[in-house]
Formats: sequence, C-alpha cells, structure tokens
Amino acid sequence: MIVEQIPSSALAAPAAVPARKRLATADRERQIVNGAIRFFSDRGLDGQLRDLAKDIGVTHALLYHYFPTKQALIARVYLELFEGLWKPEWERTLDDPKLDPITKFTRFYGDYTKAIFAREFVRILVFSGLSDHYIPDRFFELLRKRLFPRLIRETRRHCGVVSRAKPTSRELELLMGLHGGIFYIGLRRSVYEQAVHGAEASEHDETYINDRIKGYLLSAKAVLYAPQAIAAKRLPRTQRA
Amino acid sequence: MIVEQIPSSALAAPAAVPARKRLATADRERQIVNGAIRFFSDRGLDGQLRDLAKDIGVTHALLYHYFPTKQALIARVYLELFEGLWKPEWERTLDDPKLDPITKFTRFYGDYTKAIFAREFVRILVFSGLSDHYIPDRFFELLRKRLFPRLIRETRRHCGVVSRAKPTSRELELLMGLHGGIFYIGLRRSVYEQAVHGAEASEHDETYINDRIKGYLLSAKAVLYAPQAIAAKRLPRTQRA
DNA sequence: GATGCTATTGACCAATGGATCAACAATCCT
DNA sequence: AGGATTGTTGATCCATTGGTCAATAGCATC
Repeated sequence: MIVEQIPSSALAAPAAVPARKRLATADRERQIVNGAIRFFSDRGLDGQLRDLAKDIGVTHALLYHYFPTKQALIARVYLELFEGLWKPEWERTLDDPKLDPITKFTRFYGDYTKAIFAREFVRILVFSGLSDHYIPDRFFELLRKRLFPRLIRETRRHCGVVSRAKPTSRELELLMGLHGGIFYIGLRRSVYEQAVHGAEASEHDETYINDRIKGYLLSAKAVLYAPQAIAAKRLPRTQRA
Repeated sequence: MIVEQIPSSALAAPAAVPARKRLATADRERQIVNGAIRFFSDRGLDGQLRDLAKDIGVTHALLYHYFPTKQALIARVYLELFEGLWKPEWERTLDDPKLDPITKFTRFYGDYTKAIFAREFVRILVFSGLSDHYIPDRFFELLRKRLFPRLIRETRRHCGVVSRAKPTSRELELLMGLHGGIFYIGLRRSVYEQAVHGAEASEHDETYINDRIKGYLLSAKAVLYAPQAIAAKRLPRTQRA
C-alpha cells in the first residue's frame, strides 16, 4: 500500500548526487504523499516539513508547490490512508450464504488484520485520535455500519439464535472484546513497540487470532445466549458470596 | 488521583482577580504538576508551556522557577503518573489461596481498570508510546513480571491444568486477547472518544468486563487445554475444506 | 509597621518552523 | 539550437516557543 513506486529514474541515485532532478508533477506528488505518510506516521502530525523534505530529498519550499499548507498535506495523507482501506469483499465474505460463521470470522479477520496492522495506519489512527478525531470518527462509523452488525448476525447464527433485533450493548461489548483484543496486537506492535509473542514477524498472527475467534464464539454461546446468562442480564453485577 | 487539591485560598478567586498570589513552594509545585498532567495528557507532550501556564493561571516563566526544563517537567509527570499506579494488593488478591480463579480475575480487573482507565493515564501511555517509549516500556515490564504469570497460573488452575511450566506464546496470546480487549475500552473512551456501549459513564464496565472474563476462561479450557487443541498446536493453521 | 526572603512577573533572547517569492534550470516543443 | 514552460531552489519573513533575568511584590517575622 505504502511502498514507494516511483518510475525508475527517481530511485536510481548512484554516487553522483543529481543536484536537481525534475520529475513529472504526478510522480513528484506521489513521492511527496508517500513520504508524508511514512513521515507523519513516524514523527506525528507535528513533524516539521523541513525534515519531511529532507527525507524525500527536496527543499521544503517545494512541498508548498504541491500543497498550499501543511494542513492540506495532512488532509491528503488522511484521505490516502483511509480510502482504499475498506475492502468490499469483506462484506461479501461475511454475507456469503455458503460459509459458516467460524469460516467467515476467520477469513475476515485474517484479511482485515493484514490491511489494518500496517504500521502507518495504526499510528496515524492513534495520532489522529489524540488530536483531531478525524480518522477514528470515520473509521468507527464504517465499522459500526458495515462490520459490527454483520459480525453480531453471524455470532447469533453460530449460537443458533435467530433474532434479527438490533444488537444489544451486551452483544456488542462482547464483540468489542474480540475486536479490540485483536487490534491490541497492532497497538503493541506499532505503538508500544513491545515484542508480540516472541517473534517479531506477524506470521503467527493468524494462529493466535483464530484462537481468539474460536474462544469468542464459544463464549458467546455460554455468556450471551445460555438461559442463565439471559436471566442474569438484569443483575447489576454477579454478586459473589 | 489527579484531582486538584490546593489548600483553599488558591481556588477561591472571586470577581477581583488577585493579581499576584504567593503560594507555599510545595503547594505551587503540586498545582503545576497536576496542571501539567492534565495539560500534557490533553494536548500531548508538544503542548506549549505558555498554554499550560495560562491554564494554571501563572506566567510561563514561573514554571522555570520550579522545573529547570520542559523535559524535567515531563519527566515529573511521567513519574507521578506511573508511581502509585500499581497496587500491591492486586498481587495479593491473585495469590490469595482462598479465592477461586474467576473471583480473582473479576476482582482484579474490576479494580485494575478503575486505575488504568483514568483518561490522563491512557492518553499519556499512548502519547509516550508514540514518541519515546518510556511509559509503555516500564508498564509492560511490570505486567510481564507481576501480572501475566499470575493470570496464566490462574487460567491453568481454572482449566484443571497443573503445569508450572513457563507460559507458552499461545497461552499468553489468548490472555492478551482478554487483556487487550479490556484495555480497548479505555482506548475507545479516552483516545478515540467514541461512545462506549451507549452510556458515557463507566458504570457498566464491570458487567461487560465480567462477560469477557467468563468468556476467556471458558474458551481457554476449550482452545488451549482440550486434547484436540493440543494436537492442533503443530498445524500452521486450521485448514478448512 | 518596617524588614528580609523569595515567589512571581514582564521583557527579552535565540532558535524553530510554517509560509512566501523571485530567480534558476531541467525538460519539452518547434 | 533556441525559446517557452514549469519544476525546483535559496533567501527571507514572521509568528511561535523554550529558556533567561533583573525587577517587583506577597508573606512571615520581629
């Protein structure tokens, strides 16, 4: 997604530094935007344009040739990072009548995390959350509308419940336990920068995520839809002698 | 924790603005530190000292009378926020031989979240994670040493497993699913600022958290320690026809 | 009420950093 | 090759911001 893909000449910079390289407008813009995504996701939105420019290998004045203000550049970064993130196929998978709930959950989260765990995305999501709330606002809107209802529906199906009623807070919060627990992997990796389960690589994510999915679906059955669970719903809390 | 508790006179500022109020050193320092915690947790560590000073109601020069540099003030904020966070009683609860695992988990997370969900802490934890990693580094060290081993031990006990072996990645990651899912509540509330399950207040946290705990312990039994789970451990993933 | 201590301030400094612009030069076109 | 086009730069502007300091004014003590 965020890999530099500049025509050819731009990257080939051998020993002799080409004092001034003139790129096609579109190419330079691409280069700046990609550089900005990487830069801002790393240093935060307060990062200095002069440093960004240095990273790219141009003068900071040039940035103003392509973007009127720093804010405009950030807006572009937001846009770029956000659009193309959501894959409509995810919804198709979750709606596919031929798949069972576990498969849907597994396939969805396997692919979803591949996109969502991109370091750039995780960090800018959080940066944005801490300042303006631009990204989280839009992102959660997406999740609330397109994702969570489907996952609740599949959870119910898995548990043999047929209701088409609006998801309850309790159902949603149990799901958020799964969803948030999964996102936590990305947070540990890209924000806290703590080693996630031994290996650095994200190769084993899928195993652990599948464990969690299985656990979630299992517990939904017992916690949400078992008779005693429904009975306990009214109690403020489970008081223990 | 972070509530302003200044002697009396300092807060009573009626109509006539007391042009210059002279406080005891300790009181003013307290006021500055508390103000700094709130300020930096809100605006980030890049917030300007002049703004912080304005919030407190003093000149920014005064801050330099109490702290030699901005960095020193931030260090103090870190210190203040971090020390006094960990309650040794948590370990006592988890080690109490008279309690069963579910009770331990429930009591622990009920109390732990009360401390950890403080807006100031969540945000500074994340701010720090995104820049230096001071807080997350120390905090996770704490969790890894004092908390996770105990929770794994109790998980095993709950599942009727007696091993005293070092926690496996798989066990840890399932636990991280619970732990991270719970932290996610704080993240949604204090960083994303998305409504958490309808109500703004955190009154119902406990109910939802208890659901998750029950779900976790239940699924641990099935996912980690059931015979087929142990057999499946070696497979790269659960291949589904 | 006079005196001394020091908490507090306003003014100032220097570096930072977003933004501007005239001048320059790489590429394209004829 | 010569000229037009425009991508690119260096110099500069100015508001911001961390940090300093001499002067001021609360408060305690006698």
